[in-house]
Amino acid sequence: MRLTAKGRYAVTAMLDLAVHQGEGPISLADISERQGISLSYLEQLFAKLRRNELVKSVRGPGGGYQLSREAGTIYVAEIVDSVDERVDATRCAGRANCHHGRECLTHELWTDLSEQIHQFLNNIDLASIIAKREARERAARQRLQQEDIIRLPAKEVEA
Amino acid sequence: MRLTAKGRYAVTAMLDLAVHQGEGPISLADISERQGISLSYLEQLFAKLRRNELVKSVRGPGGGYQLSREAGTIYVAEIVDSVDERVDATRCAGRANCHHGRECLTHELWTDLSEQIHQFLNNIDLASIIAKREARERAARQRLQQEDIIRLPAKEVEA
DNA sequence: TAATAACCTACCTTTTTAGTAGGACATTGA
DNA sequence: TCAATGTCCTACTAAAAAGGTAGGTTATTA
Repeated sequence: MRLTAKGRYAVTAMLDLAVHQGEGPISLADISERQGISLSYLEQLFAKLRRNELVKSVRGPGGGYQLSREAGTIYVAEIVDSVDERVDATRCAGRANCHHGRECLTHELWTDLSEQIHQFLNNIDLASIIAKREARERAARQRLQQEDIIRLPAKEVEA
Repeated sequence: MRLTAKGRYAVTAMLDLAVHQGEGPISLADISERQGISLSYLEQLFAKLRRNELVKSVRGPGGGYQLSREAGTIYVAEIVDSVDERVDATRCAGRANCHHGRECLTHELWTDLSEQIHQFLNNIDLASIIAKREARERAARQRLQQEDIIRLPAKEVEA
């Protein structure tokens, strides 16, 4: 698993699409402006996202991109994997100084951990990221209201 | 949260120390050979790990590095943070085209997710990575034995 | 006092990141 | 039909990061 700025841009852009879901195709120019990512760079990222069938495109004026599936069925791991195509694998594989057994042990430990991280990110979908935030905001608003009520028992609570 | 080969090397090296815990100081030359990481590169990584007090060093012949704490109290997130010192933050912060509210939304969503990943990695300690693997190996061995018993009911089970 | 190994700094090569430039193609609306 | 708007595609490039070299100094041990 790799997790760089590239993956962050891709996830951010996909979240932008998810938030504006239902407003028709969203142009990359819009995302570029909203998220502060260069248009050409976005084009390159979306070429990969499209090849991996995470988004679908509409050409021509009024065109743009949309999620190809429900936000609730698109997982962060897919997005990151799409743009960050993995290459490396373990360095030692087939190396002379890396014998069977003990020597390789920690390499395998790392790949195990890497798999854990991947599974973790494969359980987080776009909709739940948005929902989690909304839930927290709601809670914060209520807490704030609660405090106002306690402090100003006779007054109306303001927005 | 960043997760690159650099962090992987650091975690791998720390796991190597954890596995060889109790055998006295481990030299970087040993780790270099076992894990296939260049000595000088390890030196640079360990300078950071030492500054972050994750390892302690012993100089001179027979010297090397040891974990500065129990493997069960050293978390993956600490290791990654030590070598990958974070810089970026959100790109938009303070940008003209990024107004309060809607525009910033997905940026914040990303930082939320980033925080989730960080917390996840902050719950995985070196000892548990090793333990998890041992448990799985034990299970695999038993499964194998089970099959042997079924297939060869009269024979002794071989290693 | 020689060997060992941490510790430190400067430098270098390669790869990746992020962005530019310049276009072709598809679609829409005037 | 044609101009505008957008995707789509390729090649190039500047800057940063990754990964590694080189050449030391210092502490410790046998």
